[in-house]
Amino acid sequence: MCDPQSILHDRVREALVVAFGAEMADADPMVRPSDRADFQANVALGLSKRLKRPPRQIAEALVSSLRVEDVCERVEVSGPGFINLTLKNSFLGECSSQQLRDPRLLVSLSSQPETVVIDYSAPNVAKEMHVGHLRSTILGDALARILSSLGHHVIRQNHLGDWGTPFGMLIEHLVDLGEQRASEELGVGDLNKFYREARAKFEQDPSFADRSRLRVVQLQAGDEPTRVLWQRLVHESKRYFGEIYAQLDVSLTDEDVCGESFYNPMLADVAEELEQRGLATVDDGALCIFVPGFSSREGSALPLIVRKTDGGYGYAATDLAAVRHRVKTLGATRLLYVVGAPQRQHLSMVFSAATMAGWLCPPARAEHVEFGSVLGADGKMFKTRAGDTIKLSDLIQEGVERALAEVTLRFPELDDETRRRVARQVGVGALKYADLSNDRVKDYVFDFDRMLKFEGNTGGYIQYAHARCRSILRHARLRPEPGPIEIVHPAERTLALVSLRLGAVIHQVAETLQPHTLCSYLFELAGALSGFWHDCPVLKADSELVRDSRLRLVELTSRILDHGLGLLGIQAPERM
RNA sequence: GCGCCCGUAGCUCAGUUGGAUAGAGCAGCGGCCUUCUAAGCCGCGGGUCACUGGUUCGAAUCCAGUCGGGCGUGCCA
Repeated sequence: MCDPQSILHDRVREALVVAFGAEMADADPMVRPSDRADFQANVALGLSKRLKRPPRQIAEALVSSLRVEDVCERVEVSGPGFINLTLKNSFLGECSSQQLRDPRLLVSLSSQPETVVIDYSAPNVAKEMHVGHLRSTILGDALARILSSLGHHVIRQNHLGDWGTPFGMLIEHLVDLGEQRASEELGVGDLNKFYREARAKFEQDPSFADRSRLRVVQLQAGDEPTRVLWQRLVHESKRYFGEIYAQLDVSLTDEDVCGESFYNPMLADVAEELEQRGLATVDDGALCIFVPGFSSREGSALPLIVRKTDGGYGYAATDLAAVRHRVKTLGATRLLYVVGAPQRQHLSMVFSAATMAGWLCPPARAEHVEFGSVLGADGKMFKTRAGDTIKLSDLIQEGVERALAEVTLRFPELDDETRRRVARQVGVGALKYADLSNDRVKDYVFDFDRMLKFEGNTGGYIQYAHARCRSILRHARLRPEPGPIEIVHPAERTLALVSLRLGAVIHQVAETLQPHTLCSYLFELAGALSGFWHDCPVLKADSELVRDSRLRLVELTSRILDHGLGLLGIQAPERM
């Protein structure tokens, strides 16, 4: 392994021990990329109080104990006590060569692989997927790819909304339409129409409402004909969601579906266990858990309602059952919930309750991977002019169509099939990248024009950088033999330095669960590449030695871009 | 009322977990295509990091309060 930052980290720590004793081994050397040098170590400033010496003096003592002659060209103390570190070109070149030779691009596997359950997407049966599902689906899928790339055992869980009171009316509507008609309607993906019709009848026709309520009872009682009808609804919806996932290059399959109904048989047991432990008590007829620290509008304690007054189980029961199942049966130690920010309080209560019940205890822990809303250009929730939610399938279609227009304009000579394929990769990539490149905690403004412009921090810009690399490698005809990368030009330095940060960035994302850091990184890499194109001719380089070295750098960069986009669930076209 | 999240250039967003002079992209102005892809590159202008105080060598970042926006706040999921 030859990642300069971690090597310098280790060297500075060794110097700390030599200069100030073994008790300094726990201090973070704070080696960071710098604009004054390649890296800077900031540890001396923080140690000033602990060592009761001026930071500048500490830095100087540290530097005199620092053994980096083999890797650094220059080491200097600067300002109040920063240690600026500049790498030797030869060492940097050697690191880059190693990165190129390594199939993992110097991204180490996690030192503590664990089983991670990621709960994401979670659309509702017989309901259209909308922009809210977009964020959960795209974020969750990227995190799943990133964590499994580091060697974690990732279990995807699509917590489908396939149970609850609306299914009474949905089944009755299915009966009214006849299975044939219903299948057609659901099959073409017009789920909103189906749901709306059912809802309208439920509200206007009292006899239909009665039938619906009866149907819910039958469904919950396990009535076989009812169950068959319900299965029909679930099946058709799953087929439709599968099509959307395929269009989006989302890795979810039917195997990952574990809907609310799955936990149905466990709910009574969950309630009983909670009651036996004295955690849940009956209040106003409902079985409640009172988690300390939560209060209602009136100031009284806020309950987590496990079982409603009518005997039915609420979603808190399902969520608790899911925590128990994921820890005990699936063996997960990290539970991720890629769910919108408004669910924060609910999930926080569920996690606390599960902890109190003993179902969630170290090393197992749960994290709410919360995200903000998607807004329209007006800064309000992203909706159609009529105020309806926007169908995900329409969004994908428009993205691909807009991309196709661009690609057609740019490459009239490409054959139809290639053009359509590239347009799909670019359109879907733009959609996903726009979502992933924003800090998930904040709301973000959805804007087709901006995300498809391919200027700035967009998917298209990254894909374009990759395609240019591939183009040059194609033109080179002969692949360069494996060999050294010689760093001579400043633009090569920059490119190599950014390239070598890949591992640190991916591990950081695995920790913070913020994929936008990876996007920023790829954008920076693409920017470094631009500088390199500008200053460093590759195929027309002065010598064969330089040409081959630069070709290797181009190949390395293209692989990082491809891998990085891949981790985000975005394809990298060979040409565009 | 209470709780949580957010507030950075005209617009959309970063800011490596407290480090040096706060950065990109759009939009505006000015340069670059007989040169490996101009979907690109270079330069210029643009800031009281919502506000006030505090913590310390050092704050956009941490703490308290104020103002603004959003969300949540017992039987929908």
